[in-house]
Amino acid sequence: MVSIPTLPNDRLLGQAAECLRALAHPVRLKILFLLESNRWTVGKLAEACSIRSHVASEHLRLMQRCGMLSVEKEGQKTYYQICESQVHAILACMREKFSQS
Amino acid sequence: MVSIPTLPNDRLLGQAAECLRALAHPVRLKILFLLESNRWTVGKLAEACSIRSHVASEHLRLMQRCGMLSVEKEGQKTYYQICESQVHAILACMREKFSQS
DNA sequence: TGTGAATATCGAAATATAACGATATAAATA
DNA sequence: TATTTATATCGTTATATTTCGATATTCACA
Repeated sequence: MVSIPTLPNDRLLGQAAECLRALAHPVRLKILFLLESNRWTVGKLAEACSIRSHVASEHLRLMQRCGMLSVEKEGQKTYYQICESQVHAILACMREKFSQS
Repeated sequence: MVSIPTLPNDRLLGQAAECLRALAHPVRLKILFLLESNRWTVGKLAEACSIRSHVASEHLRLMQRCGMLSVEKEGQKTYYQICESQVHAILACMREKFSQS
């Protein structure tokens, strides 16, 4: 029994590309690296990335809609966190390729 | 000695985002899955992806410029292949998330 | 040398994405 | 209840990406 690597069909390729597009932005990548070990609020992420909070909010919503982030509302604050193991794997991959030297 | 996960600097985040953008397209992903186990020519890839060969050529050039593909010219034909381990890791990741069910 | 096949490149048009200011909502608190 | 704080959404503009036809290049071979 030899395993033949199957090609994902077109619909799945489209979904996979959409997920990768959600990662493929410098600010969104930075947000994900910050979220690697902890949940963060929109405001703190915006501050850490030197962007306005409504821009952070849009980036976060985009990643949430792809299923990679989950949300916890507590009072006025909204905490985002990574909820997909593949995101961690890809961050590790990027760290490996782009480690500061 | 506790290891503190460092954040890649802005220049590296930009480079990482650029690499991910190069993956984040349905046709380019399909090309990469085809290249997973073998090198292919431009024409064969175009045929397998139902696109014109000059379009395939542009997608391939884009990925080559990011350093993920290498080229071997043999006569009239140009063979492309994956030359970066991280590409394989990301394809495995995508396969894991989007396996046909 | 001339012709065809394979690949690459170019500029223009079509499309998608990002960023912005303005505004809305919702919770905390004065 | 009025105000402030945190977050989200909307429509527009700016920018980047993708696709296309046309054309160029490079090699094989008659």
